[in-house]
Amino acid sequence: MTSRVPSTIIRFDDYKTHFPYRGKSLYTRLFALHRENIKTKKPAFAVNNLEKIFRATFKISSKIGFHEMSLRALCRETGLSMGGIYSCIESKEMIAIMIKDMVKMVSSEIIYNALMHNNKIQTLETIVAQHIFATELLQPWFYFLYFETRSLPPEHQKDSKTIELKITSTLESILSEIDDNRKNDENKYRFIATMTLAMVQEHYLKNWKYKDSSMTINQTIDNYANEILKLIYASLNN
Amino acid sequence: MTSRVPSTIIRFDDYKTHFPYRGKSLYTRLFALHRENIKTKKPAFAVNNLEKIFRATFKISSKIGFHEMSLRALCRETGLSMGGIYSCIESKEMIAIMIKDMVKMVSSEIIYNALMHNNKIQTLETIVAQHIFATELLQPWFYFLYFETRSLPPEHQKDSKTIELKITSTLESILSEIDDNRKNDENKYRFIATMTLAMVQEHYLKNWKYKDSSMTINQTIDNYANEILKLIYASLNN
DNA sequence: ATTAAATAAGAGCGAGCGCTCGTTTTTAAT
DNA sequence: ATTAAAAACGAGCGCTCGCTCTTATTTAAT
Repeated sequence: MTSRVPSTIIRFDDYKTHFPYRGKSLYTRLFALHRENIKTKKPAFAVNNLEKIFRATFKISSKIGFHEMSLRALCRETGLSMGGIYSCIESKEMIAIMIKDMVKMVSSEIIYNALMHNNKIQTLETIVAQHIFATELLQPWFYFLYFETRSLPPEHQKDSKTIELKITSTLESILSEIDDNRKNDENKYRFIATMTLAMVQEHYLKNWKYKDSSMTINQTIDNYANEILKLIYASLNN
Repeated sequence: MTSRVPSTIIRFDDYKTHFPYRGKSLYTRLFALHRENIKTKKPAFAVNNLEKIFRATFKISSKIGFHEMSLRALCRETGLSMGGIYSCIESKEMIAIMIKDMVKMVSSEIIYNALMHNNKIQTLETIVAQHIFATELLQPWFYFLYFETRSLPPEHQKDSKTIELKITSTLESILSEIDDNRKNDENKYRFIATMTLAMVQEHYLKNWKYKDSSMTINQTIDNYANEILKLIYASLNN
């Protein structure tokens, strides 16, 4: 495998239009997953308020942290009252758990679908590119989970770490399958897999860098995915 | 510049023995920097208690976050009373600011010293390797600042971001100086500089991976620095 | 042994927290 | 227009928070 060029199977715009976790339908899914713990009966009301609650949670807690976000501030930001909020959620803590579960669902789906490909190169490139795309489309969700994992109850913390481990271990085994460079060993594959995830995370954690055009000259998200894939191939070839 | 091999100027063990921010002397420096705001007059008492306070802060807030750490929990962990703690610090908030200032000092020193080298390759490798070494030796400090920057007062938040920006912009300009690959442009140098920092951060943020020998087979810290430098050179050469 | 200064202790303060619950308002089927 | 169910309201509860302040103890110079 000499100096491979990424084939960039999927482009961001295509992925975006077919992405099922957007706008109202995202919160409809969220309601469906937790309806038994939500007092509000009518979906239309619940979905609408869940959207308000989660948007506000992301807005406030990205600045000051989830724990520092008071429910009074959440009332102010959503325009709802205490009672209104508590008829759509079980507890403050549950907001964080719901976010974790959504991130887990999206990540698992990407890996599951990518593994359907017969071509392993395509699997690799799909996992990397789609992860970057999904974390862009759901940036507040992924960002939140990264910074707030520690404020989850222990079993959910563990679950959150498992998401990350699943991605790197999948990447690691695919890298070992597609590589034929005799100089590389399992250490190398693990290293590259770990660095790949770190680079994906860089993008959604330091979001401000990539939104601010003075920081990045002409960096599209397709470009970002492509550069990471090039880095992976360059590293395999030493 | 074809397929350069990192010269690994400094090794971790050497760096460690000459590192001036260790053990008691670290807290002696901390006291010297803030003595005017510390009520405790005698250095011996203050230094001793500062060590207890910061060790406890790292222990507690790495698990649950700084804001969630109550001063009562800090009393329990340090073995000091409320009064004992408040005669060594100005306020809870000031603990976080002191940590930021210490990280800033160490980071600046590394860059300043590295730029003394005439050989730019050596400057690059010194910045990367020494950053990895310093963040290993002061892991709780760097980890804390990454996760708690948002809970700092605005001006100190800004200051914290400046530390990161200073590192990447220095790396970026050195990369452009040492590279002679005509295919590369300023975008590429910025990308590599950014990814380099992301990979350094990976190491001190996911510390548990590298302490747990089942996760990393035979990965020393010298090794880690070397692999990152190899990745940088591989990426420059496409 | 005396004494004055420094340090440590921890009860107490007011503010603010997550959450509940009695009540009012809105919704929509009749 | 009526009515009952659902949704929204927000004052208030019990509690914990960061921090202060008085008191007790330790230190060390005489």
